[in-house]
Amino acid sequence: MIRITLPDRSVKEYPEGVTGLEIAKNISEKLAKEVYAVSVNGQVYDLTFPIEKDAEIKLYTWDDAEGRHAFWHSSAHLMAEALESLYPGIKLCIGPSTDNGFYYDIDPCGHNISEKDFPEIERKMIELARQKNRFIRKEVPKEEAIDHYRKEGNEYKVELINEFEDETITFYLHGNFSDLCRGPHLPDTSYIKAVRLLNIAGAYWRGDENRKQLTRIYGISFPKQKLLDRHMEMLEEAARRDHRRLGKELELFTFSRKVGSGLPMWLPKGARLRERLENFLKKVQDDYGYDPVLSPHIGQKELYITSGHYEKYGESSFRPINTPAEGEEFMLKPMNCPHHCEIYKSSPRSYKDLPVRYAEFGTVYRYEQSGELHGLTRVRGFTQDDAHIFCRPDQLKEEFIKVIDIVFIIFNALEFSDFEIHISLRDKEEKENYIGTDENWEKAENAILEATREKGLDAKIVYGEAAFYGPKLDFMVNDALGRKWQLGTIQVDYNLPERFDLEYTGADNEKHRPVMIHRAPFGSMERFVAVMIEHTAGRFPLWLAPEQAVIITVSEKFEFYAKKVLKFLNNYDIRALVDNRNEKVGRKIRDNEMKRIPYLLVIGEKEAESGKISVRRQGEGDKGSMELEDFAAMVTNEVKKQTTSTNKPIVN
RNA sequence: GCCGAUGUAGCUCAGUUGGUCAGAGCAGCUGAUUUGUAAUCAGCUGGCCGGGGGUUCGAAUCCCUCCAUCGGCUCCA
Repeated sequence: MIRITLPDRSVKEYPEGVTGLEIAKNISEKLAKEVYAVSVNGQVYDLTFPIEKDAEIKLYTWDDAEGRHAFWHSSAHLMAEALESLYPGIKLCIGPSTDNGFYYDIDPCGHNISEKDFPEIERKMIELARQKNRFIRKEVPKEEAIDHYRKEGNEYKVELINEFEDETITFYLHGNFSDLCRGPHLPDTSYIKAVRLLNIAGAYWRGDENRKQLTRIYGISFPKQKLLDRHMEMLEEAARRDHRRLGKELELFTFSRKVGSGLPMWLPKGARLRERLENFLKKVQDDYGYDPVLSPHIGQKELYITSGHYEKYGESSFRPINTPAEGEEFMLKPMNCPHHCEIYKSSPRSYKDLPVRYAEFGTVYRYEQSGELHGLTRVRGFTQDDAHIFCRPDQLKEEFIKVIDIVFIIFNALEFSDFEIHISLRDKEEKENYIGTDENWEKAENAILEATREKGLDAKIVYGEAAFYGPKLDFMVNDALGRKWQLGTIQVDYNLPERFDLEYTGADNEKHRPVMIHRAPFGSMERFVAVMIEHTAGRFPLWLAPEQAVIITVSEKFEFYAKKVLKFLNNYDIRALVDNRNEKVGRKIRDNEMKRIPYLLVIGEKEAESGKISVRRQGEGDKGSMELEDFAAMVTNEVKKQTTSTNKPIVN
């Protein structure tokens, strides 16, 4: 007998070779039906894996990522089986599960598979799933595995196996299908009850654009049809929140083919909204001792050669602009930091002057490949809420922490809670991608690690994500459709100060090199607003809403009173307008609700006589009548609460 | 940039195999109605069917080519 410890620390005895599935059955029949994988001493296995020794185990169901991964990974195999049967001769490449389903990359070898074929593939998958074929794990010597795929003519799998260190390769079989795979998998195919293929796209073999482009099919599957239905509803809701759609509906921004792709233009409502965000940050920056600077949109090529941007991105950026007579070469500025370095150099600096904090809402232009452009989140011209802090090495950590505080002031004010923090370090295997000495990189990376530790941030270290001149602390959020976007970023940089030969005179009367922090709490105004739109589904907090109130007249007869109310609200800086269209009240309420106006003020005979207003809060319905003064006070307070940052720092 | 899909009024979309196929709803305009908490009624105006080229007696529809958008891949200072 062996002793099995469950997550609740309870211990049970089972015969040697007991499986996860048997343990689940022993606990309850219901659990046995819902469990998909098991971990034994931290390692995830098939439910049919025999456990030979005392172990700690955990059973995974749909509610666990591990359970879903096993489910989806098995679904990927099922899809591959369906594809092989429908399109004989295709070659399988790789087919993993993801956090959101699964995909399989295949070389179609002449077959033409398109979305139109999805229903047929789905049908086939369900048909195969119902055969209830068991997933069987099989270990094969490396040579035999290579031989198998050589015979099959699948050079992709041969390449994969050749790179494995292990001498034994595992396969999973079910029915007549077999695939190179580590597992784990479901006990059998019948668990998969509902399948939906989502999209089809090209994907390079091993993510290398110089290699063959394969066909990737994405799908998702569920143990119940109901769960699939719910998932599809969720995707529809996400599509409704899509900032590209809402941006158009709410008249926030627009694109023009004639102006050029990837070049957003802000409509009045969007521009005002962006201004509010900018002013909010400016206020915070004033509190934190930042000084504004302004720099031009272009700079000499030489500037970017000095900064290193030219060497790194010159080839793939917008072509330089030449002056006709002198032949000078200018580049559209892709970053504000080189300009800010030159501003720093404009006068000699003493250690007493530091830190110097230069802030600018700087508009930059970057060439993005056409296939990359995406609404406001990936554009060719955008405005960074940029600032550069030049400080002494002994001030670095404190300054870095203050920047983290600013990021949180903003996230708090905007009720952003769903974000991840990445510590983006360099990939030491590929040092050629970065400038600067190992020593400086070590210092910069340690500064970030220390600061995040000190702030107790839950951050994930990601290697290879650093900027070419320094490591970063990045704040990432998910959009409505689950795509990840980088918002705020804080970067430590020892390299640009060196390249620009920045100096300050120390207490010892010697020249010293300052350290630089690059930071942008919003990241880019465009991307931030996009994420705001999706995050709030267009229902902005009151202080940001383009219109805070719309006055709805019960009939055109009450326009005189509506104008009076409007004037009153305007005196309190409440953004309001009058809807005096020749429509019924119900219609006006509906239209303005759809425009996501926070407060609707209905006025008719009663209100005109009593000098009150009837207040309706968005999404909450009728709130009854109110005195004008009370409403104004309520709105003013709400705005104040949203925009007041509680922890004001004392600077220098 | 690569793979695939899409492109018809301001918006959302119909338009079977090429031949009254240039349509609908919403928006807009005009009029009637003067309205009490999520769509009042009627009429009218909107389109070089993304651009260019071709096939054909005839193209929104078929072919080529640009452009843009969408979903991915690669990239992202």
